[in-house]
Amino acid sequence: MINKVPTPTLQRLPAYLQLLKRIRSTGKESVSCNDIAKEMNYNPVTVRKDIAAVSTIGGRPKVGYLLDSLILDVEQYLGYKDLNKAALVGVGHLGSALLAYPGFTAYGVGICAAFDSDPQIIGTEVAGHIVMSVSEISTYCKANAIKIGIITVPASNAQEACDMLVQGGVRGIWSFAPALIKAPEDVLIQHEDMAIPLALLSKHIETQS
Amino acid sequence: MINKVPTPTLQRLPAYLQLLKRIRSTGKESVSCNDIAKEMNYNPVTVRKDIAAVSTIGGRPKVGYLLDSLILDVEQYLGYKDLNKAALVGVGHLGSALLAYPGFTAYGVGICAAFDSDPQIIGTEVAGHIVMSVSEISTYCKANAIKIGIITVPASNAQEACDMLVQGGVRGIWSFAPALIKAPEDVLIQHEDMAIPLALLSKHIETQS
DNA sequence: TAGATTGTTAATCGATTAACAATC
DNA sequence: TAGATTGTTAATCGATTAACAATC
Repeated sequence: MINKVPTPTLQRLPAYLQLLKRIRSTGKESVSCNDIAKEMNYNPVTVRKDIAAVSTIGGRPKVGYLLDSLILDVEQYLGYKDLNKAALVGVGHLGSALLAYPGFTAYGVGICAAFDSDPQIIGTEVAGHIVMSVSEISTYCKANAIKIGIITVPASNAQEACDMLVQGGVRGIWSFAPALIKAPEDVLIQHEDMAIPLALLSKHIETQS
Repeated sequence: MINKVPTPTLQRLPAYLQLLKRIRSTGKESVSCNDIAKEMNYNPVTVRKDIAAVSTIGGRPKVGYLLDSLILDVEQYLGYKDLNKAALVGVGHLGSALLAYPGFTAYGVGICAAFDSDPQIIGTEVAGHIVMSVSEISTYCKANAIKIGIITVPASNAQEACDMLVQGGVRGIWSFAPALIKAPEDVLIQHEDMAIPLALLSKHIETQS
């Protein structure tokens, strides 16, 4: 286990975890880094370094890494064991879809409140959550130790939503709004910019034809 | 204009574009890379290199870059001028949300067909699209020169959806399924892995407290 | 002219990859 | 033992940043 894990490694870990679980489901008990590398199109050394960064027990020559142990280590490292509470702001199409998605708890994040500014929507139930008014955001977040904010409002309201979440004490924000938002340095902003993958795809198609 | 633009640069371009448009909307006609850098928390040299990579006319000392011209260049480079046709597979919560989102055409991508495997859903109208059966994917894509596939099916069906899209001749795939999917090398797969930003957020929160 | 700004060349930094030793 | 595999050290590669020259 290494102190500072490089961001690229951290970003690959979720995909490793997924693969490891799939391999385990076939009944295997160990896996070599070469197998992982081949499956994911990575260099074997990259895989070995990545695993070395989070694994508590090393691999065994001729055998590889023990699946059970490795899976636990990765989950442990990614923080999938303890749940971070999240609040979602903006119950539109995308917000509703995220609220209805059951998979986030597997990633250590649980959405436990939803907010909107539309009186038509406030008070209605969406995927088991009664939508609250945005005016309650900061009070609610403080009272319930919410650590993550999810922003699914239009670009024009994104900064406002961010400000209220920050005031409520969240430490990280996952934003889907196509807007640059600003927060204090110690609040991490993860901007899900749909334009990026689409740009990469467009470029790829263009250069191929 | 440089031949091969580094991927990191390409990934920053959509954010530049957004900022440039916002600055233009305030009435300004030019912008310096220092302003951009300060606004986005980048190194000014990074900005200058990024812009040099896509700009057709250079900046002017003491003035900066002309906004109108620069915006056009970035849009041109990102391919926002000609529309790539896309087909979406999996009309669940997320799929419906994406279908209803009007913003993709601004990114040069237009969803023009939706497919699902559920007989209950096939034939219904979602956001203006009549949902077709997955069995029609490859025929439809070939006939309509669809170049991009969007996968919003459960993980267990992702590979199947991918295969049908590839058979239909798509050149790139944008997948939201939490699964590793495989395609021929010349088909670019953009995997939108929700687990990655969530992992980064969890890590950040953990290391702070 | 002086100063702001671009543009380029060189230095630095970090991640990936290659080479090889260690081990079961 | 031989061979597969891990683990580590060194080399490479590419992106970022620093230094500086050019220009209006």
